[in-house]
Amino acid sequence: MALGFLSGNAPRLDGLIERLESAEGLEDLQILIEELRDRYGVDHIVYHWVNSNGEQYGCGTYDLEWVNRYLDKGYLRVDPVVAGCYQRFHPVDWKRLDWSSKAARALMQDAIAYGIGNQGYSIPLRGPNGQFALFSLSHNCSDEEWEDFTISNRRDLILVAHYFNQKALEFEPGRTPDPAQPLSPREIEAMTLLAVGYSRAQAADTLSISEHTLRVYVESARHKLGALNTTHAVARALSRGVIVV
Amino acid sequence: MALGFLSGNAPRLDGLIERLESAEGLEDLQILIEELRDRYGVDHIVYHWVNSNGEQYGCGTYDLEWVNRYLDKGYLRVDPVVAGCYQRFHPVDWKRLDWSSKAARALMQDAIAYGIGNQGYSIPLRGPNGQFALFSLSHNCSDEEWEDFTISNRRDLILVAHYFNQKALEFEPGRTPDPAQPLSPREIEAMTLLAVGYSRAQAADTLSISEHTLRVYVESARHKLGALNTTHAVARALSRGVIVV
DNA sequence: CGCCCCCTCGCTATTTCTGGGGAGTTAGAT
DNA sequence: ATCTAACTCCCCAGAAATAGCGAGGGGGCG
Repeated sequence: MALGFLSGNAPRLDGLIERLESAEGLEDLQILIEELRDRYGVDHIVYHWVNSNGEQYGCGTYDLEWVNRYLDKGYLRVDPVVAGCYQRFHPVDWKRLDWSSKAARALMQDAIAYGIGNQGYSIPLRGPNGQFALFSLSHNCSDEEWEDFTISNRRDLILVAHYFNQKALEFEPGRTPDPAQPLSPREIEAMTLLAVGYSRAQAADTLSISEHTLRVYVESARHKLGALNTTHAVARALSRGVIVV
Repeated sequence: MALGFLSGNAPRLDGLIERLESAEGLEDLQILIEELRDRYGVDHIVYHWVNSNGEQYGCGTYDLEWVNRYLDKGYLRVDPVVAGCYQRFHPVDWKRLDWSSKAARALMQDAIAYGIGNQGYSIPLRGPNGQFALFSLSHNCSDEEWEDFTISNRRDLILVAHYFNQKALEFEPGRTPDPAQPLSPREIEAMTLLAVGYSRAQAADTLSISEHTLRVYVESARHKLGALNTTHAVARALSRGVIVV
């Protein structure tokens, strides 16, 4: 119940971050997150990868019962923490989010009933290919105590969250970007124009070439990217960072 | 030429981060970035918001001449730093990127000629709605010195980069396009299927709905995203992180 | 209760894209 | 010196996407 570290008394995290850097699996992260919770003296710390399609990846100190309830009830789509962090870059205190909707208030009541705590602080994390994750701390205490705690520890928390996400990305399979055949400059130009909404005719005009020539580029790029159609090719080019929009 | 701070001798950045937090405009960031460069004793530090359309937003210590040359020559589309960071979450040493293409090597030669330095370290930054930025340091020194420098300062750099991006997002709210009308679940499913190469008919079949209904979703998503056609809509949805492929 | 958004379906006409075919020049690489 | 790869141009027919008009049921919120 007592926050271990208030202002001017922040724990040294050096050793912990080093161990975080050398973690080799989700189990290590689980151990570290529990240790981190104890060091900070908060009720819960959770890292979770947020996927629109429900599958979860992460670790933390919430009861499994609560996690399952959260998923079953579809709270992910309602949670102001998720929605708010999705629109933000900087960490945010849960109090500052929009709890006005009925579903959100129901979620909060439910969470408190399950011992999550009345206070919370979440750090949004974003990786390549639209990856999105949250690193959250929650606790039961007064507003003043919580503010004191978050203000004095936010920088360390940003760093810890960053390293957690780095490890999660590292452990997650299927993120291996296949060695893509490089696109030629013209192909890149063509794909970029299509990605910003130009039709083939407009793109050809912009590049001062015939539409047929443009088409050759697009087709060539499509084959190089192993794409089934133009839209697919643009999507692949974007997520591989071949083009930037 | 001499790196001010090698291992075990990192500068204290507390005061600087506090001033960063209270910065009120790009001018303040420019002053801070120059001070940061001097504290670290590196040749250059640059923060820049990356988008394809040439307009740039950011601050740093590069010569204006080099910045203009970079833009004129279209180096943005060739730069392995940009491409590499786009696919990564963690900071990266420029040496570890793929410089095999001719255009990339030409860029590197050119950069060295313009005094950028032979070493570099970049931190990818991602905000809401697919915002993407880089925080980079460059210097002229040996591989060993640079590795020593980056290893001992990487955590501070991650934090500083984070705060720079936070401020940039704060100063340029208009950059984050439209309060992003959220797509409905079905719209997201439809767009995702198109992004992975399905035709309308296939996507409709996959979702077990009529092709017409699918078309309604796509049109609706297109309007919400302010896109000119399906390809454009998929590109926007991807770069804003609305869908993930 | 009314409003708005989400989900579902139908029809028609026009424009655009896709996927085959072939062909010439230039520049860089083997 | 040869060869590959990039760049440029052309025709055609079928498939797909776009734009416009509709309709009705369900759920949440004020």
